[in-house]
Amino acid sequence: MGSVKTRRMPRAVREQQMLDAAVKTFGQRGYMAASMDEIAELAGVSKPLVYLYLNSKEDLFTACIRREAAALTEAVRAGVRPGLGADRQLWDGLCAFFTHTARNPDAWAVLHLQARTHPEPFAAEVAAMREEIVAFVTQLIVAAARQAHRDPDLPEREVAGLAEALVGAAESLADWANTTPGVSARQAATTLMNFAWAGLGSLMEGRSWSPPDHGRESSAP
Amino acid sequence: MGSVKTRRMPRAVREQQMLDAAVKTFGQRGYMAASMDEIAELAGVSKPLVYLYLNSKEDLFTACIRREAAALTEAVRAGVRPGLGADRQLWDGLCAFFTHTARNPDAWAVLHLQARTHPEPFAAEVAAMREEIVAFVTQLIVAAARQAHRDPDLPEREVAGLAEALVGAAESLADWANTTPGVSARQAATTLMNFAWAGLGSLMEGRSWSPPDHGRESSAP
Amino acid sequence: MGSVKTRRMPRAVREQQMLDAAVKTFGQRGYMAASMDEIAELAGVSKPLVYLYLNSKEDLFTACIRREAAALTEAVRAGVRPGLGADRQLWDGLCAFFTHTARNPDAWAVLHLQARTHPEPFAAEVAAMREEIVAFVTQLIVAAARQAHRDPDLPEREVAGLAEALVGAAESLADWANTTPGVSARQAATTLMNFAWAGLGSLMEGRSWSPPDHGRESSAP
Amino acid sequence: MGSVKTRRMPRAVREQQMLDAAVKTFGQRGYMAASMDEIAELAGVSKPLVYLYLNSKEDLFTACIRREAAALTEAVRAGVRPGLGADRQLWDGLCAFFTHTARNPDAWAVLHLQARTHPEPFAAEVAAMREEIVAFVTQLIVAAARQAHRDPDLPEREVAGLAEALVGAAESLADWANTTPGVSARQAATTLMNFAWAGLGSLMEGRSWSPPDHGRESSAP
DNA sequence: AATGAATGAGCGTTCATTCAT
DNA sequence: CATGAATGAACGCTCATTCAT
Repeated sequence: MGSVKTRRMPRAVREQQMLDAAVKTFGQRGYMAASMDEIAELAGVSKPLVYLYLNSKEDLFTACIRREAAALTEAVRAGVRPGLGADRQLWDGLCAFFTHTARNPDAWAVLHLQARTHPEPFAAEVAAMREEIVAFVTQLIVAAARQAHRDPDLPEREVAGLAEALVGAAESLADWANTTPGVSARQAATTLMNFAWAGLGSLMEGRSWSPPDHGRESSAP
Repeated sequence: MGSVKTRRMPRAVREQQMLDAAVKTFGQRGYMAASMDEIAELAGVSKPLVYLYLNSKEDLFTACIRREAAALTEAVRAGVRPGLGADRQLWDGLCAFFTHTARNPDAWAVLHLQARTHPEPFAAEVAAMREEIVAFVTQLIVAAARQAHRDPDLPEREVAGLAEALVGAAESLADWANTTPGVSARQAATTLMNFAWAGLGSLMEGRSWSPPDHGRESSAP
Repeated sequence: MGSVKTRRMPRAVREQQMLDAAVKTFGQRGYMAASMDEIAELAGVSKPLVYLYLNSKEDLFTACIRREAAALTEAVRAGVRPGLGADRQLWDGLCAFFTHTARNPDAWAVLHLQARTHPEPFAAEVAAMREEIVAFVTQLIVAAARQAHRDPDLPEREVAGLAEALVGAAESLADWANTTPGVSARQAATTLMNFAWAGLGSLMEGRSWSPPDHGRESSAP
Repeated sequence: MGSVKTRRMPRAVREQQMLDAAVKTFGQRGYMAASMDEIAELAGVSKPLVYLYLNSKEDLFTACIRREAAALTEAVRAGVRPGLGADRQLWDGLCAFFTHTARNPDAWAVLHLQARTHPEPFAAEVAAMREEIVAFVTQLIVAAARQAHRDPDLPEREVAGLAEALVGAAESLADWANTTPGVSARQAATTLMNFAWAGLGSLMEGRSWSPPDHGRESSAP
């Protein structure tokens, strides 16, 4: 499919072709199960050329992670307009996120599934991206707390946990939306906003849920 | 550790040793990167014995998934007392969940990370467990809605999305709690309850977040 | 099938059961492809018992060859009555041979196919049997020559070649009769007698076929 | 022998080297006992190259069978000149056959011994060749019958049995000639012609050997 | 700019064989 | 008399990687 043998292409183009093939293969097979043969064939080049341009399998996978992480964060960043309110920014970011992951399922599989299974050199790459997103969300939460005329006296770790939960829910919903047919990016974003925003809001108004210490019974929500 | 060469053990015991070693190795290396040699050595037996008792690498991994999935669901089930309120059940379940994942990080890695990267024979195994948990959470949400004297007129898909988001947040917090030093299971559970319970509550009271259609501005939480 | 677990049998019986299973397995799978596990299971005993009674796979195979070679030669010997004429003796021997190979196809496969593919320790065993049969046939040919009032001035090597050809034709016809449905032992024997006897006869009357030396044309038979 | 490490050969050449080594190894060890390591080493290449060119052990063996079967049938075909009489054609074919098997003993072992011990994928290959030869011989027999001004009223199965016997005798004599020192191809062919031709001739003149039904005595040849 | 030819190292799997009971 | 438990050694096959052109 599309394997029209067009030789003698400039290096930058060839590299992108290789990365495309690699992302597809890594995303579907996983890092270990993907073979350089398959990637080279899918890219329409010979194996030595892959090694000439991207030094090793490890470097190739790292390049995939970097490219796709940049593309994802860029997509989210481009979807958010800075002037608007915190909830609107969060909504826009989530829409961009779900749209991008839906359009690039292999890339999302690389970032979310495959890269995390091999901690040594790869998880650090994707962790950087994730932390960037978590920081962005954290800042939104803090901004929302300010917007609610409340001192952001939420302890830092608590905010970190909330952001982690929010991002985790988003990741899980991305998989869910990709797997379940007929779930659009907007629907996924709506679900998450409904789930999270009120909780965050009441949290900021001081109405936090308290754990039942020593066998106390808790009330309904 | 404890690799005293104690020969001639009954089969059932040896099998558990092998599964222990396999869970550890699979959880840390991933399915493909884990070698049967390493597993056998860690189990303190020779490779042929592993093949004699657990027919193949695939079967071994499946056995790991099954055992750990059963252990996790059993731990959650044992932590929940049926008579109590929905929020208390959810809290207890989350505590049990975070406690179990914290005590069995390799098992959690197998279930959450490794099993999902090889869809063909394994994802189905873990998907069954996940659906069981999602169903449990869904039932809690519906129960909470009833408890709030509200007709559970939430559309089915909406509830499914909420449960997915909740479980995803829990999974993500489990990783976070395992990685971040000093975060206890109770703290993770508290964070998630804070994050989710109010949101669910306001949702049930009809105050749902509405997406900004065509450029409408939304309000602060 | 027939695996009624009858423990504690006398050694001689067990050995025969093992040899039965071994002949069947070796005959169908070949020496290398047959596994001791399969043989032990088919014999209804545990593997160590096989090693206790028949020391190794090699010895087991040798024992199979010996038993079946003896059975075959005994069957042929029993079919031949010494007082009769040479052609009748040959006919009776062939009938006995084809009958035995048809009734014991696995044994025949062991002797004719499997044992010959591994020259080092096994071919010698079966070669002994074969030479015994070739000698018997040779003696018949010589007797027939005497019976025809001819001096057996056939050179020794020529007689050896004839016997070899006759035995080879018989072996090939045994396979053919086993494979082709509806070919009885008598039919195979008749075919071979028709094929060979007249040739031998005219040979002894001095009418031998002469090779076309240096481009000479030969006549029709 | 000749194991000068000459690297970088074109694929076609390497493939023939590999097939040479494989035929030798398979012919001497048998299919199961031959190891790919040994074949690769004998071919002077590394194992992966063998797998790159000839996909598997099974395919390699099949390729050996095909090449050697084609070579053998071609040698026989090339030795027979169509215009001559049936006996001359048979003689020429036998000479070519015995010459080829004597010059390529390993190839003959592959075809005659090794390929027949593993029926599932291999026997069909060699059976095709054998049937081709049997058909050729059958046609010669029928032609000879016509040449003798006799209606070929031999029943079809009878002719098939005769051809089978003739081919079997030839195969056996090939082994015998290969094993016994000082037996030339012409001598083997002469022996077989003497053995078979007169028998066929008298058969066609209606003088067929009749089996002794119910204890009748038979006469000398 | 690009490739055909080639390999060292390792993995999943199997098997004949033994030990302790 | 008989076996459950266990292994050293090897085999078929694959893969990331390089060299020579």
